[in-house]
Amino acid sequence: MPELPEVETTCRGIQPALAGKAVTDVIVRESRLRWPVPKNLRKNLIGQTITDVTRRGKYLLLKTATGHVIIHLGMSGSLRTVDASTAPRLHDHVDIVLDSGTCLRLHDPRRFGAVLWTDDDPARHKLLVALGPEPVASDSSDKVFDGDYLFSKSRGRRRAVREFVMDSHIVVGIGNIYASEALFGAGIDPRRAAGGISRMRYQRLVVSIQKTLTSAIAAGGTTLRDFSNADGRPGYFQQTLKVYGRDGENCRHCSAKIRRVRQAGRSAYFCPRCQR
DNA sequence: ATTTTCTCCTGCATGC
DNA sequence: TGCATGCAGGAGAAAA
Repeated sequence: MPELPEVETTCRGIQPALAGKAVTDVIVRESRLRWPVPKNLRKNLIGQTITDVTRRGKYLLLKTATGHVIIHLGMSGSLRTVDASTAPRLHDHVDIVLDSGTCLRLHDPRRFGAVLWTDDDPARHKLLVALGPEPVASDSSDKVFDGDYLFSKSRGRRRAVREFVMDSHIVVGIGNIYASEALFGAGIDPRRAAGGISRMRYQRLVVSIQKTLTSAIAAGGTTLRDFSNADGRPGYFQQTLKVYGRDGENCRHCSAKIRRVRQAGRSAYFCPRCQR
């Protein structure tokens, strides 16, 4: 499942093959993704040169002179650059063919992903306009993400802290796996109300989130080569995870049994001794 | 206004 | 072996 590190890895991985190349064709084999692939995508994109490939949260943005393609990988999506003559596999839904002879191919079995087009500044797009700050700032102009920010945003909120940090309107890019991992790193019980957590503990949480994501991005970088082939989980997951998916196993820190609880329909994993 | 639930979908593990 | 069932999850939309 693409978490922020994988989206970042994808962004870096496809950038060299796309930047400066012109689009010669757009092939939509299956338009029923999360939202229908817009009918005008092909017309708008053909003939345009992709000038930049960037990321905002888990949204990938392909820039052209007349607009942007917005891509989200959902749960099961992956992007690969392949030779345009490569036969598509099952669930290869969209191709963006370039004048270099390669094509960007979206593979997405569960079809939770999206391919959209916007003429406007993508930052003003409905899906992006209300997004929270990036957890790991790429440059100093980004909105600030720190303990004070989370502390002030959380006042008066009763929802569980884990759901709070997974809300992309609070901060982008923290999925189910890294929410559990980061809370473990900060020693915070995922079930606690967001509004009841101290400023100091939020400062610890921010450090833990950044540490978790940064090392995952670094690990994503090391698996970059086979990432384009992989459509499952990358290798670094199993080795690095401290609590996620370890229900009933021993905590690596204190040996207590890791617990799993359902939260908003999803599983949260935590160590009842290390996390309070 | 905030929080919870529902929804989209396929693949895989489990159980009879 | 085959079928039904349940779970996994990002995040918007609808409901509460």
